[in-house]
Amino acid sequence: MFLSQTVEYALRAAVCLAGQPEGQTTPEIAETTKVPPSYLSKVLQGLGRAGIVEGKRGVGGGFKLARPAARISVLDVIAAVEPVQRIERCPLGLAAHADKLCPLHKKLDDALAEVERAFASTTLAELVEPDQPLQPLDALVRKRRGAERA
Amino acid sequence: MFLSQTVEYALRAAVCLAGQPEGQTTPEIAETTKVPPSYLSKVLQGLGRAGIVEGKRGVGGGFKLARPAARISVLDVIAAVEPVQRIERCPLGLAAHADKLCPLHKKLDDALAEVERAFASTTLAELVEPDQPLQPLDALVRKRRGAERA
DNA sequence: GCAATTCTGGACCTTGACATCCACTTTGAC
DNA sequence: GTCAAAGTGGATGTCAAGGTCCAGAATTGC
Repeated sequence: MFLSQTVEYALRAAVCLAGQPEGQTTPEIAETTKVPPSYLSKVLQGLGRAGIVEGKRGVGGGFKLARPAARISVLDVIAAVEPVQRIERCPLGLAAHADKLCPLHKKLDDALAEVERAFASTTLAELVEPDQPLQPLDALVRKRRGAERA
Repeated sequence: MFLSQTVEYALRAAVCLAGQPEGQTTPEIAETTKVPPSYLSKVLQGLGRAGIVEGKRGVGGGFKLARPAARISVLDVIAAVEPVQRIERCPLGLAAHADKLCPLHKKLDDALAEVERAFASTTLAELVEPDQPLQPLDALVRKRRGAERA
């Protein structure tokens, strides 16, 4: 019961990126979030197509959020990798339930609606740990190198 | 995102049985709930082992609820076929999160807790449609036959 | 221009959920 | 006792999600 593994990975990566606006490479994010690097690559591609993150190729490239973390909700991230399916029609296809869900499916859909509401009203910015944002140890080093070059 | 197919099947079957205390055979329940008969058989076995339903073999056998529908919650049924996993430890295994979930997993677990609460407080009795309990057309016939024999 | 870096996208493999099938046991009716 | 009805449990099949791998394209530094 609940969120798929892929959604969990996508959320970890998104929060990880929210904690470091400069951006990070896929291996860095993978290290921080403990997500299989090669699979994370796929997940980030999905987030990219959905406009949640932006990838930049080549030396010094990597991923960063496409918008400020405060303007990306948890639901945005979830929907990007696995569209949320509300229950709109009776799964049994009963004629009697054409426009009105039976009590069971009404109840299930209510729960789904509540979760959706909670996730829509939470932004990535709220999920970054102030004292210890999710990032690898060498992130600061990398950041410093970038500053030196500039 | 959400409940597995198996859970959906189990709930349909449970509500179906709640609508007819006399009991029904697997093919009957399958017909009513549009669940593949052979798979429903497995699901019902699971519900049986969990003490939600009782199966009776032989001619005139079938399944019925092991307790009154008002004393079986939606959560009981879900937990019977797929134990609800609350998030207790940080999935990343971070030492810093040993006893306190990070904001992300706290948020996810909160949502899960809310859903769990909603499902725990809803009984099967509340989900039976008064005017049209989920049951096949020949259920009444079957019921009548039983009454005649008695 | 060349080499190193990093994302992109397609092909492929693996695993578990979903589903089917069948031999067996239990039960009730005659 | 025999037969048909009905659940039980194990073996097996199927398919999509999860995961790996690699060739190619873009970018940067020299």
